[in-house]
Amino acid sequence: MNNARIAEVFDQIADLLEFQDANPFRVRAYRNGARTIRDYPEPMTVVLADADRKLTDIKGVGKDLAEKVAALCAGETLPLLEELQSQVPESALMLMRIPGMGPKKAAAVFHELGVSTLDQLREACQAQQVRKLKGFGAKTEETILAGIGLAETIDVRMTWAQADQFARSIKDWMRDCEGVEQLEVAGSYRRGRDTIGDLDFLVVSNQPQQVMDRLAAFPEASLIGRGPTKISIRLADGLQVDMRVVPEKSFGAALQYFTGSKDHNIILRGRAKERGLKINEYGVFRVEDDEETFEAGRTEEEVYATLDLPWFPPELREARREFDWAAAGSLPELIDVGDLRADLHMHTTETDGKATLDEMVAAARKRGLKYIAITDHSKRVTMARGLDAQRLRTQWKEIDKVNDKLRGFRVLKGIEVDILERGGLDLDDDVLSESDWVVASIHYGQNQSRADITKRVVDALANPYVSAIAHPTGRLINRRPPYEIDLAAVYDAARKHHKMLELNANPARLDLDDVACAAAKSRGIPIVISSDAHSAEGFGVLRYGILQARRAGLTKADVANTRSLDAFLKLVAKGRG
DNA sequence: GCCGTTTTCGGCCCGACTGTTTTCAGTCG
Repeated sequence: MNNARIAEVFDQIADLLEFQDANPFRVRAYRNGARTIRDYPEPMTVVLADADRKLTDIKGVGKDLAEKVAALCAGETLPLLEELQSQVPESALMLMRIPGMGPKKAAAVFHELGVSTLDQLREACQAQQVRKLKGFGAKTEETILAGIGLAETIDVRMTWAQADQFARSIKDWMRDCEGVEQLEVAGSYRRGRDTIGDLDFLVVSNQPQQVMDRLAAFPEASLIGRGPTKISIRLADGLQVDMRVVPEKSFGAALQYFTGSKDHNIILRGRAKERGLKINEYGVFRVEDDEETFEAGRTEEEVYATLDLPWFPPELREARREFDWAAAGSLPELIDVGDLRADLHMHTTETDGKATLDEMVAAARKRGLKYIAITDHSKRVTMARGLDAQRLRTQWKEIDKVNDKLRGFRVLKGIEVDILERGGLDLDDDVLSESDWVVASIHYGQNQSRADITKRVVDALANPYVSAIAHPTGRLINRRPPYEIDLAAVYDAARKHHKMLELNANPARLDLDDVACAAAKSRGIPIVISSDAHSAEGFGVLRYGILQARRAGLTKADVANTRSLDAFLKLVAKGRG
């Protein structure tokens, strides 16, 4: 039972409790616990096995949740979960995914109409049964009918890079609008999450109607709702866009509020209360005898300062460790894309890349990088025409020639060697020993058992010539889940052999993800942020990797490819023993 | 269900918008 599965169980309990209209704070306790455990850098089983530590020392895990974690880790079932499941069918939870349907309305159709699936609800709406219920009407019935289709498909969150395209086109669209004094994208986009559910725009203007008219006219968008200061639309492909218009003196408070995360904000408001303050999207107010006086709101710095807090980079606002860091005065100075001096995973036309060695070198130099590693595929990856020993050595001779001509730039002789299904590497040690840099990765046998996949990777890390594991979980966002792998065992092996782990910057990969990177960092394992570029433009993805690294709290020092070539090669040499 | 330099009970962030209502509950972020 790993942390992710425990978190899933707690989220499921929260869903079921919510459907039953349980105490909302109890629901939150389960969600909080789920999030805390999902983000926790060590497996719960490790904490349980340690006699000196208690689960209840983890903030958000009390006596009750601790017992449930222990039960789950012991392979037991939870009586509470079984009881809830016997009362609420799994399919009924889908009802709450319809926009506008919360726990109250879902429970009403379930109990009073016996509706427990989306299909049954569609029929009930078409038979005009729903509008007869108390609190429902014809309009609600229409909204539900329109929303059922969304509930069936809305599960997909787009990658940050995809959302970025929409954010840019909306920014362009709004640029011509008079009355827009300032415009920012807030929400999970600003926090740099790997996936984005909707876009939140914040505008400073004293002509809110005009601004909202402009957004409402966005091509092929439909209106979800609109009030005096807030508008929501849905773009043709389903993405929801919210916009809020605030006066200038509230801009910082509103930006802070709409950037979130929700959990970060809840903690903030709790702190405000302790100080006799109130925070909302309009500012920070001192509350005395029912009188509210404006204290701050123009900038985010101002808002945080009223709570004796530093400004937090948006990527850290996840209610993970940022408040502890602030209290200790040890907020990390996050890595920036300009800190990268190298890119250590890329392909050329020798295998499945679209650019030649020379073109990749030129593109890397243009970007300001100081060194790169060419890591084409090895022979097992037949689809990409992977390299055998002979072709690899030929490529390395070419690289020698290129290096002879270059000043102030170096190309490392590398390879992305496949970790074979049966274990072991796709090229022999005598070839690998002639390289400067080897990344190993899994392409085949992704459906193997957790034990098998973990062993393949751990064994690869033990090979003296392997310096790093590339895309260590193999996930492709919205297309393929991560393979079953015991990352804790991978961290142990990496630390033991002085190896590195990759954060693959491809926006659909981004593995190790933010949580895993933070866990690796806490064990002192250097991270390599790599583009996995297959073209000259491929280096552009590095910024997505940087966003995840920042979310993990990584500094320049935590990332190996921020180092000078000499320092980097020393790190590689350490792993080669 | 969690938490505590206002501790073991009584809190738990806060406001906009919609639809069904005549003053507000439910939902959302």
